[in-house]
Amino acid sequence: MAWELEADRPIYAQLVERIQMQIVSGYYPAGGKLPSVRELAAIAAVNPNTMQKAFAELERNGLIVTQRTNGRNVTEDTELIETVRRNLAGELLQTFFSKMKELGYTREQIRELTDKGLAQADENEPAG
Amino acid sequence: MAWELEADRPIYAQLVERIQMQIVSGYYPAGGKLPSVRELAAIAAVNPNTMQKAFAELERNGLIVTQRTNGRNVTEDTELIETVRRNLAGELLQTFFSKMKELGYTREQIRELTDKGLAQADENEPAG
DNA sequence: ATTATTGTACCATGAACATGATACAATAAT
DNA sequence: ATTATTGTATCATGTTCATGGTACAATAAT
Repeated sequence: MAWELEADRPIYAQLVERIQMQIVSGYYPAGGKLPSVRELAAIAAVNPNTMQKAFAELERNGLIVTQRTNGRNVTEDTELIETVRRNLAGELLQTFFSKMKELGYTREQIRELTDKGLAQADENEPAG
Repeated sequence: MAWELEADRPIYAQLVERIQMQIVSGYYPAGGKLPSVRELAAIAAVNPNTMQKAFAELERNGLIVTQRTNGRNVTEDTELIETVRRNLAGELLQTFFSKMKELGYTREQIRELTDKGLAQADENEPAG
């Protein structure tokens, strides 16, 4: 199934974020094999060149490792993965707070809204 | 002072978001006059053509009104502004939750992190 | 040995974006 | 009346991005 990609920013950047997300969330486990460039490009419905560019970027931050003629694997450095995961969560939190404050919401209002949002999630999946 | 713009997505889109933010947050009050295309382009340190493109988009959603030879004003429709504000906040909240869940965080963990984040804000500005 | 798969490197093309420059009509300011 | 300001339109140029196509070396699979 083709991945959902937004039109207002570079595809390769979105691929980087998505694959990164799949790695830190465990969809692609540490040390596990990744689909080939052509394969994943076909899955995502993008050009292999674009996927190649995304992979190249993911390699620079160490999340994936390349074996010249035998594909790519997720790094075995679980600590690195966990660090990236925490960093991403921290950025999400900071961005969320700062933008809400830009919108003029006070801390109390932010707390109300998040509580309400989490409560709604409880209604949908009460077992958690 | 030149605005901080990210390199990985269209400038005009960032201008739209920023001006939109300034309107709903009250920096540019309802009915108030906006800087001219050239003026605001100079402030943001972008090309007038780019700023013009941003304004054109803001006009399509009704937030600003154009007087052919007398500049632009923020809409006087405070209800529209408030609606946009709430929608933006709602999107921020949804995006935050869904991405945190993608990262593998449970509702309880999200609650912990947000509480901790809000508490830290309390330390920095305890009076609120 | 042969074949298939892998990452990788090009090149050409077209689209979107950003800038710089110029120009024009309408009208506010003088 | 004259000038300055406004939004707006247009053109050329350069960059980035995405696609499609082709090709090559290394090596895993057969």
